[in-house]
Amino acid sequence: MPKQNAKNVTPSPARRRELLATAAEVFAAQGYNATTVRKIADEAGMLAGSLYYHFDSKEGILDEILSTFLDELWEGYDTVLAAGLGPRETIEALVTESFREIDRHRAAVAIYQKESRHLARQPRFGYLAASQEKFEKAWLGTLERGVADQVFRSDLDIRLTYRFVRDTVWVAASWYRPGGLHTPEEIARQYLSMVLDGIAVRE
Amino acid sequence: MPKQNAKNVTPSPARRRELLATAAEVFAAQGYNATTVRKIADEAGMLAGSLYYHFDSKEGILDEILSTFLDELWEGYDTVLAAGLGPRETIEALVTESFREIDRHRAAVAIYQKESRHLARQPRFGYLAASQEKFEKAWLGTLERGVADQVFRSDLDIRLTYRFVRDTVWVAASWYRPGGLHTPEEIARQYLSMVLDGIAVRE
Amino acid sequence: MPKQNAKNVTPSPARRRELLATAAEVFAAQGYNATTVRKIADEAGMLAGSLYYHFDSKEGILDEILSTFLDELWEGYDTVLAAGLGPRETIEALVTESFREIDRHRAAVAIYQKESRHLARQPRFGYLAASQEKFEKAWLGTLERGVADQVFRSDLDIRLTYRFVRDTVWVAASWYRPGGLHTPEEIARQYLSMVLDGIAVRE
Amino acid sequence: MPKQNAKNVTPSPARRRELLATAAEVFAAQGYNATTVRKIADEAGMLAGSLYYHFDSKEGILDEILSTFLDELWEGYDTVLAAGLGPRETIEALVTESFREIDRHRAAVAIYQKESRHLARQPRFGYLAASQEKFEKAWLGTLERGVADQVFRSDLDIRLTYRFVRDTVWVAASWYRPGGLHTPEEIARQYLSMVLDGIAVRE
DNA sequence: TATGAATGAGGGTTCATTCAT
DNA sequence: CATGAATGAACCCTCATTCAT
Repeated sequence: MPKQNAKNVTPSPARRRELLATAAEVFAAQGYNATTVRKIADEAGMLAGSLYYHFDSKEGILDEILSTFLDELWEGYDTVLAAGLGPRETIEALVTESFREIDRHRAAVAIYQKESRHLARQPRFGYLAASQEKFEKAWLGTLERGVADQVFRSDLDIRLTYRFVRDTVWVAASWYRPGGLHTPEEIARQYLSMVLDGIAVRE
Repeated sequence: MPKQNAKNVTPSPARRRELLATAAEVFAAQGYNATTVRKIADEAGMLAGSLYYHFDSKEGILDEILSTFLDELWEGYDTVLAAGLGPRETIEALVTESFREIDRHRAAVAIYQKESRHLARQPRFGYLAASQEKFEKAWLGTLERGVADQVFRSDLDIRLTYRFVRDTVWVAASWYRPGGLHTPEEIARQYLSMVLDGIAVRE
Repeated sequence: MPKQNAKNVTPSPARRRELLATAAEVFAAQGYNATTVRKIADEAGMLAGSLYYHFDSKEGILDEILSTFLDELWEGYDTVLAAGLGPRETIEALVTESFREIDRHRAAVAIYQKESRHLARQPRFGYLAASQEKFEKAWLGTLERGVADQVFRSDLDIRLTYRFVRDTVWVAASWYRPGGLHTPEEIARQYLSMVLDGIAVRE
Repeated sequence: MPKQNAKNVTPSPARRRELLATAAEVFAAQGYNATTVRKIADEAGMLAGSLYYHFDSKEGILDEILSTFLDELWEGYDTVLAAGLGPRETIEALVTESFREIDRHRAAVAIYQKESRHLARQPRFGYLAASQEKFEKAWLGTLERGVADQVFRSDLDIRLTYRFVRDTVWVAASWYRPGGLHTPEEIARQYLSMVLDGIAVRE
């Protein structure tokens, strides 16, 4: 029986994931800067120094949390975007996928919301800016296609609409609690209903 | 004879306001925790220690920024709420007023968005939680009234709708730049159009 | 009466020099790595954090100690080298100048001896390597000139001789105590006598 | 039956010697304090913790390196001193022996040069001070005997001469590379020629 | 023998804050 | 009003060391 993991690629990824989840939770609750490395360690039942056996630095932890989340997000998004759906269906699928990601990575999303803007300035987090751009291209493109196809209204400023939809979806991470009343899909359904048809009663 | 001995009742409220504006700008750009008192002082052309002639503490500066903003916000809101408008008109007025506040207090709003949640836990910032509650009561009440009056759709989860509208409006502070293409009123109009009627083309 | 120092070029260079002298003394006694910043502060009668008002970092302190020393050393050396003396007189002048520098910068020289080798690898301390090279050129050149002029023996490996003379001089910093029995000039005289004429009695 | 329970009496002295050599090399290159136990382990192809199977502590490693070196050094020196040679011949033999030791224990000598002064203060390394004293007695005594016998010059400060000769020899460890152009014996010959007869041409 | 994971003391550094001038 | 200098607590991180496996 051959040894697996001949090289110590990453020793015990399970423990690593646990610690990342713990850290993400604390970062999300208190903010990255306000979180001490000791607080994370406390929460994980170890001493502050012990974290450095698993990670390079506090920033490294943050990095791994965010990049892991973005990787998974884009996996989902890319699948949707490659499916060749119409603009409305694409928006629906993207929104639904987004709420699913919020469900799975609530803490990471909350951190992303709060910190990505000023983080993106640092070279290490350059991928945040890159992702942001790709994100914009995907959503904005779909909206434009929808306007061209006369599926979406043409009397609205499209960039405003983009920001509106984008923010609407992601801010949800700030109040969403997994295991609550609504499934991600149910929330997506209601959000889409509001965004697409409005909250006013039709005459 | 005006009182003189009370601490930090500076004879020059103008300079004070300048400093607060500077601080707010930096807090908004970098986050409260990531902002050093020295950075603020630099921006104001003085040394860190000198700030303490004007203010008690860094937290005191934050406090004054947020409470000033909230005071002005509620002045506007209270006027709207006291006007006896119908639910739809009330929502329209609140949204418009909100964008006006974002226009005037962009930095304060951005800070509020990022920091209010964990700040509200501290006694000193108890008024944030109080304001939040009052805020919710005003919006939620209006929405409920609208559903009862059959002005707003009844098939939506009303708390979800509340969050949706609330977030939609305030997140704008994260990208809004005063003096841009759109006036606050124009942005309000478009936002209201989306929220009320949706972005999909009606058949 | 005009203000002096319109800009804060370097606030209070006197205090700075004091602190540098204190730090140099501790570095020399305990080694750079074994010296804690707290120890330096203790010696200076302040708290560790206070040092950072005057200096960027521990490494910055070391840097300033070494570069200040080397600057002054080269001032002296360059004067000697520009004087157009014969090889023997040049060697005599360089050795004398060296002992004078040891007298004035004993701590810095001791630090230099112990740390320069591994420090020179870091970019920040690249000037150490540069100085080393210039140093070698000056001494080796003078020795070669002396051999050509038949002032120095030609039967010796000249690089070995260079190292011999160089080390002979500088190691003195490890035991030299200013204010001891011998003046730098007297030590220089004896060293030169040994190096030039040897310790054996002539027949 | 060999003793077994004594701590760290490893059954494989070969491995032990290897590890000591590795450690000595790193200590010499980076300085004792700047060397981490992990760096040594890396170099030896093991993990930091594993070193503690072989040694008590980092200090223990250093101790063993230095004491082993000194033991061997004194074996050689004692032989020379017991041979009943004249002062000049004794100096010649000691210098030659010293260069042989540098050849065999270059790293240990380099460490000794850099660290012995502040190490000697600790009780554990008391033998460094003792050795130093014995060393001084041997050299200084020989020099004095030489002056009395009119073999060495009497117009020089004898302690200065001692330091001069001592340092001259040992600093060589800082640049000596085994397997270079010169054998230890050849270097000794040239050094002796310089020290005894000087580098100046005789008239 | 060696590893993986953790400990805990301490080190360099930052920063809000103070205060005499 | 503002500066220069210092305080002191806290923070991130390092590293020698331990120990169960």
